[in-house]
Amino acid sequence: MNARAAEPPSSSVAWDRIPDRVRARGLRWTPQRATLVSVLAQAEGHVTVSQLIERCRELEPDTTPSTVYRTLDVLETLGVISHSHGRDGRQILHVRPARAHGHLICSTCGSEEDLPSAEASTFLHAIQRDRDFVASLDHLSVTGLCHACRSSVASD
Amino acid sequence: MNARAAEPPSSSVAWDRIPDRVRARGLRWTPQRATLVSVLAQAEGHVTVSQLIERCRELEPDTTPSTVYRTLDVLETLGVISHSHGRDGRQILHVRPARAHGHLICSTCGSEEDLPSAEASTFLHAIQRDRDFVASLDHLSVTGLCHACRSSVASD
DNA sequence: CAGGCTATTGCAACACGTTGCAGTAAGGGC
DNA sequence: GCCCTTACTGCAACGTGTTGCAATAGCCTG
Repeated sequence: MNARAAEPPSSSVAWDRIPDRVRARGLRWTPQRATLVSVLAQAEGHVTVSQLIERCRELEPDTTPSTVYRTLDVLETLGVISHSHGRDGRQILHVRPARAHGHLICSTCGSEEDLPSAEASTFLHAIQRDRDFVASLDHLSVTGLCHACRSSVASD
Repeated sequence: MNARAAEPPSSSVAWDRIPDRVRARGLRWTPQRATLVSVLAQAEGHVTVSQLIERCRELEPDTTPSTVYRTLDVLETLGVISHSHGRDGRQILHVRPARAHGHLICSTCGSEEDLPSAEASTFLHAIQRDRDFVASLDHLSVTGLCHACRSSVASD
């Protein structure tokens, strides 16, 4: 994966302006990118890359994974999407996030819960102040034990 | 990757007692596991799995990746090691962590910095209190922009 | 110390993600 | 509308990590 120096994600995405924003960077607007963006425009919240590829293939059976990954890099650079990593390290894409948020991921059952901005902001600001490190909330995944799994471990 | 319900990592590892701890769980102590543990015993701090496999092969050329991954699962269950994920989702193993700690990972240059317990504990305790979710500091990776990369982005 | 149960191994196959390369095509300039 | 530059595509190959399966080998019991 490339390093993606993302712009801050906008709170809602103007999908129809993406072609121009791509071109404005000297990049090119291609049918493959149009397919992916049309799929993303219908997705809400969290998607995995394999789901995206699947849906792209419904529209365009020749869709190639590497092209999708490369286009996702471009879109992340534009701030249209962001990604974090699930407990197994796989990408979780955040599409058109209503609000930036992180994730709580249970290492036992794999369940995911959103972590709203408010609950992390003090922490992330302290890191910025003390360590001069600007953390990305969208990329933040906190791994641990959810309530349900903790109860069942305790009763073992 | 399997879910690994880890014991809290001990602050220092008694490597010579690992065989008995493994057997105490009804698991078996094998030459392959001995090789891996002897490699881990000489590792400090952070290692990647491919580094481990490489070093194991120096001692035992027949070392198989899947066996290493499976043994790492066992050792993580024992709390001997823990792991988090780098910016590309690859595993970062924490061997014999002197103190539990998280990581700050720069999404642009890939540099890593330790995040001491003290700076995250308020945050993690709040999550536990408010959401009944017991977070694992060792697994916490905060992605963002380090000081150096932020400066260079700003000057673009 | 022989026998049996079963955890473990090694292999092959798979899924995810990245990268190098040769050919294609977007889109700006004329 | 044509040409030219070069971004992009598709492919193949690779690295990381997981999983199913048959064969092997710990370790417990008698």
